[in-house]
Amino acid sequence: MAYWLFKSEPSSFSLEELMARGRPEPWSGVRNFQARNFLRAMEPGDLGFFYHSSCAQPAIVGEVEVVRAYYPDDTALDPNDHHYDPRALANPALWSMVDVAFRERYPAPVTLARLKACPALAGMRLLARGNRLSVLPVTEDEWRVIQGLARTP
DNA sequence: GCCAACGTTGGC
DNA sequence: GCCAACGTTGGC
Repeated sequence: MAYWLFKSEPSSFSLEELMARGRPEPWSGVRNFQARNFLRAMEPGDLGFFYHSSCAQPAIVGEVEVVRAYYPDDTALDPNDHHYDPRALANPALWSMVDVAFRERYPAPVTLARLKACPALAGMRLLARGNRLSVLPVTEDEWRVIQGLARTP
């Protein structure tokens, strides 16, 4: 049982959209090897924060659950897909994705500013200098601290 | 729009 | 294998 953070620009895919779908969705389009390896380490039952980036108020907005372990990301094979990668033609399993299900939308987002202001989260990878990975591990302590913040707006 | 940080690419 | 150039990410 592990914890993760999934980053997405709400203009392309938001937690609200996942919630509205009413079923699990593939987390596709990851084209960074470090992030891909995190996807490969995920197991069904793992939990994740859903983080909105590159928007007016960057924040953790809720939680998802990993419901399917990794399998090949076939969007890499689609020339019309924004994340098309011709290298995958010779190696269809080059990129991976998992399925995530909506779990919870927080009544109030836990903003990046609030995360930064929390001393217990000083070591969080999301807050590390120059972090750009779209999928990140979260420690159990961080998970609990952030859930606490979500409950006390 | 700006800029810092980082990954990737490609010449050598 | 080195490293400069380039593209992307993401906060502000």
